[in-house]
Amino acid sequence: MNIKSVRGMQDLLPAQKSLFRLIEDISRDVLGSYGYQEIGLPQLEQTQLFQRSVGENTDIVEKEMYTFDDRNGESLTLRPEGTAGCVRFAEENGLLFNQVQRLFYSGAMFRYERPQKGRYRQFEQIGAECFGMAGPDIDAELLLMNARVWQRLGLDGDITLELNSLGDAESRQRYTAELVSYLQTYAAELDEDSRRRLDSNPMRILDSKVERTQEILREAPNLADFVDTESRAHFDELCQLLTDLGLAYRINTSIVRGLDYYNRTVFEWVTEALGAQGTVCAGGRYDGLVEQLGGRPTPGVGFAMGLDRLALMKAQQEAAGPAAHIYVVSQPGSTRNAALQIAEKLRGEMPGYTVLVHCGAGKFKAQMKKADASGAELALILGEDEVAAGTVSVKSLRRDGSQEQIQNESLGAWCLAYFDKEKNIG
RNA sequence: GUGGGCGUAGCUCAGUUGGUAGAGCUCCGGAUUGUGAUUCCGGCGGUCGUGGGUUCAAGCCCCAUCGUCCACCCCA
Repeated sequence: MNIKSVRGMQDLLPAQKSLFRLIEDISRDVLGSYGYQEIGLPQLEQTQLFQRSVGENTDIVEKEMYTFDDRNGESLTLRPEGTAGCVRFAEENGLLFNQVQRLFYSGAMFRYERPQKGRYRQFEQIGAECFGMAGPDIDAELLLMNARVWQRLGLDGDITLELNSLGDAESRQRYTAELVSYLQTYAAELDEDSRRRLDSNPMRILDSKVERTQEILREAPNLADFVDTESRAHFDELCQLLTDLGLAYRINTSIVRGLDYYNRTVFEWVTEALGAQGTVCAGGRYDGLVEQLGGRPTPGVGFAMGLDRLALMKAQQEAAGPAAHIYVVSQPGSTRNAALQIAEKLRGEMPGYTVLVHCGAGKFKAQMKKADASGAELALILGEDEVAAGTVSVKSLRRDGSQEQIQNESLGAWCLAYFDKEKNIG
């Protein structure tokens, strides 16, 4: 076949898909336990929504959006992130007036970037947004919730929290002006990217990895000195809360986030395990965004976690587990029929267990080999003798290789008892 | 968008100074009857990413293109 998948789009094999499922299930469970409610957001929005929220001069809007005109000539964009759409959703559905909301959503985002490990043009996120709460307590709760997800996933040892505060819009403006005037005196020595950003997005220069640029930045004005006193207090209180609650963090003043709507608290959960794409979850506060999009002033905080990257971490940690519990071996053409019937009956009696019936040709030897490879605990053998006697031969593949004949009627109960015993041993 | 590495059986890879391809694993079959994970034997399986070019001859050289990986960039 000469038709291939589109660049940057991923095919998920069963082993990968099951990791995504695991991460989603755990996240839903944890977020639910904090009172977050799931909503469904469209993948397509008006282009304006992102231009006005994410920021005209950000890379996302400038060169990474999948934007096109529909048949009516309206400019639409496949969402490159979730927050803007969620704000639009909340406002449009009347969820913001005099209310407090804890919402979450999951699904695909699209950005036209150069694909790399942990970076795809279509990627899966779970995002959460809180509206109507201005204090640091909700910030802390959000981070605690993240930490609980990592812990449930068994990834908490490899993910660390980095925190910063951007201050309010005004302090940001003052700081940006100072930063630009300082850097302008060194303009000739800056790398090309940084020079370009002097006009477009000066704060991002702080993130530069170019050595000379970093040297120049060492003497540059410090964002923390410009943060207004209220924001300062907000941040101090958040840090105190996290300390009291036992959540470890590192303050990293170079975290500025690439989207324009952030203010005050910003954070990233990062890992060393994935190379250059080390941010596994990130977010922050965006108290001005709702108003900016035309709503009443409403504070907001949120985050997005990248499922693709978490799945990558999880995949490195362990190979996919066994698929089947029971494998049914039978004679094609003679006892296959009985095998299918017994499997049906078992699935009714043993919800949650996987019963795999060997289909197609194959001698008993070959079928037993498949049974072993399937990871099943038990092989059920249905030959002509068993069918004639109304029994099934049950062989334990993992424990001792013992085998016994069980009456059809008591098979379900026998298997359940077997797995119960297994659980107690293991 | 920029720079670099890679692209040979389903998978992991080898392939010497250019002479039209090999190993391990997997899969299938066999080593006495209806029974797996060890061992032994045999077998299936490749337009050497794709398209051009150089050459008597290219998996090996050149160009282009696509994909992938790494870094930059960006970000989840």
